[in-house]
Amino acid sequence: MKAVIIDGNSLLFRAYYATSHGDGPLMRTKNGIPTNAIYAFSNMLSHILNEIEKGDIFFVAFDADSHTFRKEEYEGYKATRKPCPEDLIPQFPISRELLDSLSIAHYEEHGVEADDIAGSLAKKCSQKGMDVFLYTSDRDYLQLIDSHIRVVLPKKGLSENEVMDIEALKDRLGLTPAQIVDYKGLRGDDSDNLPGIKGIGEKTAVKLLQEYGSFTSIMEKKEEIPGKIGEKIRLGEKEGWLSYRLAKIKDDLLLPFQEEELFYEGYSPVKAAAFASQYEFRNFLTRLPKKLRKEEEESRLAKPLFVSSFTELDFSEALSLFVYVPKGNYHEEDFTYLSLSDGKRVFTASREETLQNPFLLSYFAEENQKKLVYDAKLVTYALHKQGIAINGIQDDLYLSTYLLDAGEKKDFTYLLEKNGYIKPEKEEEISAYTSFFIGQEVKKNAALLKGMGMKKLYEEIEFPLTFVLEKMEEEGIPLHEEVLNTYREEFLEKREASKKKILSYAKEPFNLNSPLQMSHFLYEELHLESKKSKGTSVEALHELIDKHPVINDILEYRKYQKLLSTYIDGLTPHIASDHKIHTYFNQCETSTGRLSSSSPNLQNIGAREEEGRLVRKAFYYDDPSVCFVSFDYGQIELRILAEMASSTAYQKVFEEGRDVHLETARKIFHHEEVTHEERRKAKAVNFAIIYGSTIHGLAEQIGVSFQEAKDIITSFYEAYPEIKTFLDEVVKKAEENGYVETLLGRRRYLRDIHDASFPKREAARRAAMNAPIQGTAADLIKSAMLKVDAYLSSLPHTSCKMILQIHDELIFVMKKEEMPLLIPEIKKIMVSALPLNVKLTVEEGEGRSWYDCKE
DNA sequence: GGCATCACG
DNA sequence: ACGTACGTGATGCCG
Repeated sequence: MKAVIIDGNSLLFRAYYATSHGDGPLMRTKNGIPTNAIYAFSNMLSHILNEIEKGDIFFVAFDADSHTFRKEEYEGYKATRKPCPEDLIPQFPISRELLDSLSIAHYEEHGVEADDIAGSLAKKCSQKGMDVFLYTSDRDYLQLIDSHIRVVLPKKGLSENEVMDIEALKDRLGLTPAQIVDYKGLRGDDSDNLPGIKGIGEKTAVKLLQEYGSFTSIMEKKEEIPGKIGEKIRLGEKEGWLSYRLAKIKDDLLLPFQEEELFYEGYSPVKAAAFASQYEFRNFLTRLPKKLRKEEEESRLAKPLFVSSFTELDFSEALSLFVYVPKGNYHEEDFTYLSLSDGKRVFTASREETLQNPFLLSYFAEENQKKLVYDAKLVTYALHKQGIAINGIQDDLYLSTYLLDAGEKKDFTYLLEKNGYIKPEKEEEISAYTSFFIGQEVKKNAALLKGMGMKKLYEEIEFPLTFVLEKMEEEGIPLHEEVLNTYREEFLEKREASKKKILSYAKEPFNLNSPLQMSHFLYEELHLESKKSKGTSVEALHELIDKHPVINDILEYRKYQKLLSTYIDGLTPHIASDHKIHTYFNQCETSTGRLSSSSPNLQNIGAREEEGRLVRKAFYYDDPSVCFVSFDYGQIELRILAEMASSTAYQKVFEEGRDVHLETARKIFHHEEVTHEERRKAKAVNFAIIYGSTIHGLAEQIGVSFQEAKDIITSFYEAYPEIKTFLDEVVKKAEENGYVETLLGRRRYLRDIHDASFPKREAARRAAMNAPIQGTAADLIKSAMLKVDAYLSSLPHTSCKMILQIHDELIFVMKKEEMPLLIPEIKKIMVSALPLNVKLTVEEGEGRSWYDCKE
C-alpha cells in the first residue's frame, strides 16, 4: 500500500514561481483572481492521482500560519525570507477548496509547520510498512528518508520529479538521512536563517561528519578537535545546537486522526466540476483519472432513468427538450434524435418515431406545456422543417450560457463534460444526457444572470429575439443564379486578362493565389522594395504601386478572384430549392453582442466597391411589386459614444444634424473651413476613438507624423473632454472588475487586461474601449428588431418580412402598396428603440433588388 | 488546422 | 524591448 504525503505550502510556492512572470502570475480568472499557482498545483495533483489507487493514503499538510514553535524559540527563524508574493496569498485558501473538491485529506495546525505534520504521519505509515512518498520542494525533508520513505522533489519543468531514497541521497550528497540535520547544525541554513556554527562551510561540515559520524558526537568530542575548526566549534556551540534543534523535523506529533481515515476513496466529479467551473480550469476534469471517480456519484450523474414512452415523464413542471442535428446545420440536415427529460427520466425518440407519435406532436404544439431547450432557434427550425409545430419554449441554455460569458465555450458536449458527465459517444446518448441536464443548468444560469444584472437582457432581448431570427432564417432571401452566371463570365474574363499580364512579367507561370509564390515573384524575381510591409496584402502592394506596372494587375486579379471564389462560386451552392438563400444568424458567436451570419455570410456582400456591389443585383423577387427596403442607422457608434460618455457637446452635433466628421475636423484643425482631406482625416480620428486606437495607430492610418497625430488627439479630447473621461473609466473598470458592459448590462470579460505581455494587454485595453460601444449598438438594433417584429405581427394582413440584419441596418421585403404606411412606422420604431438622450437617424432606401436600395 | 487575405459593419 | 484600430466569416495555401 502507498501513502502519498504532500507539503502543500512548499509545492504551492513552487507552483507559483513556475507560472509567474516579472509582471506577476500568468493566469487569472475573468474577475482578476490569480490562479496560476492553483493551476500548476492542480496539475501536480492530477499527476499524482493518476499514480495511486483507491485505498492508498493521500494527504496534504499545510502551514497554519507563521507563528511556530521554532519562531518562538528563535526570533530570527525564517526572518530573511522575502515576503510572500501578494498574488499568492489569495491562492492559499483556494488550494484548500481544490483539495476539498477532490476529497483529498488536508491538515494544518497552529504552532507547527507542514514538515512536522508530514514527518509525523510519514513515520507512522513507514512503521506500518507502507511505501511513503513525500512530495515537497523543501530539501529538509531528506532527513525523513528511511527504508520505506522516499522524498519526491519536483524538477524544473514541474512535469518531472526526482525520487530520493537512501541510495540516491548517499550518491548525491554523500550523507545519510540523519546527517541532514547534523549538517544543518554545523553549516546552518540560509533560507531558514539558521546560523549554524560560524566559520564552518559546506566542505568542513561534510568532512567533520565523515570523521565523527554525527552532530552529537562532534559535540561530545569538541574538546579533542584540534586547530581553528575546534576553536570555531567551541565558540559557536550555542548557535550550532539551536540550528540542530530547529532543523530537526518533528516526527512524533500527536495527530488528531488515524491513518485509516486518510484512505483515498476517490473524487466526486460533480464537486470537481464545480471547482473547475468556478476557477475557469477548462481541462481540469479531463486530466483526472476515471478510475478514481466515486461510484455513487457517477451513477447518479451518468445514469438517468430511460423510459420507453414519453407519457412516463412527469409533466407537472417544464420538461427539458433537446433536438440533435448532427453537425448543427439544421437548414440542410434533418434532426436524428430528440430527447425529453423531467430531470430524473429521459425519453428519446428518433425522427421517424417522433413523426409517428401523435401524442408527442400535440405536446410540442401546446403553448401551456413549457419546454426548456438548448438553442431554441435550432429546435424551432428543425421541428418546423419536419412540419412539426412547437410552442411553449420558456428558456434557452445556449443563450443564457452565452450571456454569462461570451468568451467561454458553450457547445453542449463541452457543457456535458464540464458538469462532470461522461462524454457520450452515440448521437442517441448525447441527446439523452443533454436533455437530462438542461433543466438544472437553466435554473443555475437564470440565478447567475439575475445576480449579474442581465435578467432583463436575457428575458426581454436575447430570448425573444431568437424566435425573430428563426423566422428570418426560414424566410430567406431570393437569389437568382442566372444573374450570378452572367457575372461569372464577366469576372472570369477580367481575371484571366489580369493573370495573363502578370505572368508576362514572370519567368515561369506560378500560382497567383499563393502568398508565398507571389512574394517570391515580387521581392526576389522583380527585386521590388518597400520601406515598411513585406507581405502581399493590399497595403503592401500599394507601397509598391509606383515601382512596377504589375502591381495594378495583381490588385485587379485579386479583386476578381475574391469576387469569383467567395461571391459567385461561394454563394451558388447555398441556393436552396426555393431559390432562396437561408443564412444562419449566429446569436452566440461574437464577444461584443453583435450577430454574425454564416453559410453563407450575408453580412459581407459587396457594398463599398461598385463591382462587388453588383452581386446585390442578383437578390430580387420575381414579383415586380415586391421590393427590398433597407433602413440604416447613421453613425450609430459615434452617437452611442456621445450617449455613454454623456458628452453634451458631442451630442449637440447630432442634435443639430450637423456633419460629425466635419465638426471633428473643425475641432482638431482649429479652423472653420475644412478641406476634403481634413474631413477624411477627421473621419479616421472618429473611428480611432471608437477603436481605442493609439497615437501610433492613428498616425499610421492617416499618414501623418507621430507628433501631428498626438496633437490631433489632444485637440479632440480638449473639445470633448467627457469622452476621454469615459474611455479612461472603461479601461479602469476592465482592470478592476475584469469586464466592461453595455447600456443594457451585456458583459464582455477581458482576461488579457492583466496579461504580462504588453501587446496582449494593450489589445485588451482597446477591446475594452470598443466593446461597450459596439455592444450597445448591438443592444439597440436587437431591441429595434423586436419592436419592428411585434409591430408587423400586429398588422393582420401585411406580407412584409424582416429578412436581414447587417449590424446597423435592417432589410425588409415589402409590397410597394404597403410602403407609405410601413416605412415611416419602421423608421419611427428604429430611432426610438431605446430611450437615449442622443438623437438617432435612420436612412431608408428601396428598390427592386438589394442593389437598388442605396443610391 | 493555422495563416494570410479580403469582404462587410 | 516588445507592436499598435474594433468586430466578424470564407477562401485558398501550406505543412
